[in-house]
Amino acid sequence: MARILITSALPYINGIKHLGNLVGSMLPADVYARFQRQRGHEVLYICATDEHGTPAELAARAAGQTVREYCREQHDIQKQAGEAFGLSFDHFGRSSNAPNHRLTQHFAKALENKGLIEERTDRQVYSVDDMRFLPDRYVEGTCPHCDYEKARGDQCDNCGRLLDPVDLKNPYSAISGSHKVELRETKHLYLLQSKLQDRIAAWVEEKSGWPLLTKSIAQKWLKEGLRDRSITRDLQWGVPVAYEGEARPGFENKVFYVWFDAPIEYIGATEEWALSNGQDWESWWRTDKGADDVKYVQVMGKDNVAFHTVSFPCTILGSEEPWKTVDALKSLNWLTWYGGKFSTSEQRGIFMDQALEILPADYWRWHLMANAPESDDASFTLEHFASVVNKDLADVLGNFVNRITRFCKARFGEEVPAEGAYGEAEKALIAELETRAAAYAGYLEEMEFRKAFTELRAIWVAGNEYLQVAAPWTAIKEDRERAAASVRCALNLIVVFAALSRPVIPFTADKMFAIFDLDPETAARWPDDVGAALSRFKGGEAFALPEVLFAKIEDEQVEEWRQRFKAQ
RNA sequence: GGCGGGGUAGCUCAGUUGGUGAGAGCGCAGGAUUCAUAACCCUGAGGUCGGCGGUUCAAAUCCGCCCCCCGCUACCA
Repeated sequence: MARILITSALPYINGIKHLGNLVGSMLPADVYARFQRQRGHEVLYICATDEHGTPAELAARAAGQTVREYCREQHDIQKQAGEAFGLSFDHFGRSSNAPNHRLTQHFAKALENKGLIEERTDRQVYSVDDMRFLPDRYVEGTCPHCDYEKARGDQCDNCGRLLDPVDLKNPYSAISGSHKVELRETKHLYLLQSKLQDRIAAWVEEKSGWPLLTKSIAQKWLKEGLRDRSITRDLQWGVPVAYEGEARPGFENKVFYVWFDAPIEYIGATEEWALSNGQDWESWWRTDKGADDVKYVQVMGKDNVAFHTVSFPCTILGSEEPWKTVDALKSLNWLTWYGGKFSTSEQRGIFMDQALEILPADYWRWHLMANAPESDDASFTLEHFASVVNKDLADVLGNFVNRITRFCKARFGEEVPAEGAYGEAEKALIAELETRAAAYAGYLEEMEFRKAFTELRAIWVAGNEYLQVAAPWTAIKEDRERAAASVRCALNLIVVFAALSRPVIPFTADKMFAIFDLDPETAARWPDDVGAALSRFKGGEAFALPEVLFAKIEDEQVEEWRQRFKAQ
């Protein structure tokens, strides 16, 4: 039994997440966590809301709430949405909680002790009316190159050039529109990443198992050379720049930069979990306290890779303390909404709560994972979604369960028939399933999700093919024992399908177990020996005819949703 | 602009240490079947592998140039 620590990129606090966010980190991590639990491993799956930073403060202001209230409310909403989607977090924490404050301040101190922190004075744009410093992108003005009037301080959307907010003509605050903006000096702490270049490069080099996307992004940053990075901000909401309750002189009104504290919350959330469950968090994170044998897996969208392969490792390795670092890093591309962007700020696409108003979680989980954006961005369309759900879930899996349970009830009654023995057809089925189940498990182990679920679908198809060959509805006319044996095999198959499918469609898998009144937790143990699993029921076990597992999506529904979600 | 990822059948995607007639699912056409959610099963049609040029006996795969989509570019997260 292995110990596996899994974290998915922390969803930002400003509103409920859309399907793109879901499939970009939390859902694949959940599928992997569920798979490894079923295999009997000790899994700890940790996530949390990422609550600090300028967007959170602005969103709170827009909502007419204090940032504290806003974050508490939004955290609860996201937590609830995650549960409704079946995300099996062992803990869903908050980056604003006490353990993260303590740990963030601890890391800053440790880095300073190693000579990796320096105070520097910056000049930044300050908005007098907003009473705050403005990050580059919150300063707008006229582009000095193309005269576009709504250029952002970091980049002009019209001509695409990178800008410095100081160069904008007629600058104003994007928050209030006020033109009373000026340059002011402000002091910040810098993390001297340049000193860590070689250590990070060597660490990345030894990570042979990272996928192409992950590794090339890391190497690109290293190739350009790590630059020192400011890790504090002039904001109210965040981790105070303090240590053991003492504010750092000159930093009384500053907090750590959200990107400094957010990854530390992986550890912080583990401590939150430990505190509320009477567990030990250090055995998961400190290699001197038992974390040496932990396999640590991170899952995230491609935009996050640099922070996890370079920035966060700077924090961890720079401390020179025995922290656990990431082993496997799964990165995904974007899911797009009809080829365009899902957008939280513009409310474009389908969001987690809306999705569940329409259909149960498993419909979404299957489609998203079977078509996960692994090699490239993938387009989500309602039409494709409906087609995948109808074909894979309703026709192939759902119909298999329906047809055999109904047939059995009609001809043998509501219990598994005991007569007859398995023959050539069953032998061939078992051989195919053993091959496919092994391939499937291998792909899940590698987190190659599309390939895994192509294989799982083929496993379901094999069930239908078997029925076609065994044809108990024909056999029963002259050989009742033969028919009974194949019905028994097919009913056993339902349980095997449920176990294999549970990582991705847990709610449905449990319905399948319920047909036979099985306890999901024990019945879902991974069927390493398919042949043995197909002999679980010997005959005489009662079952209950199930409801249809998946309703088909009708064209009218697709049309209605197209209207509701403004599909192009 | 720089760096990285991607461009393969109508759609969504596999396939690149160069080499057995380029694959899967969906969709489409035909067949078989009737246990089942007009479901399942079988067969078939369909592609100048983004473009041009090069290396090679041989290129989707290697090299060069170009076009298109996406990400990052360190003060959004």
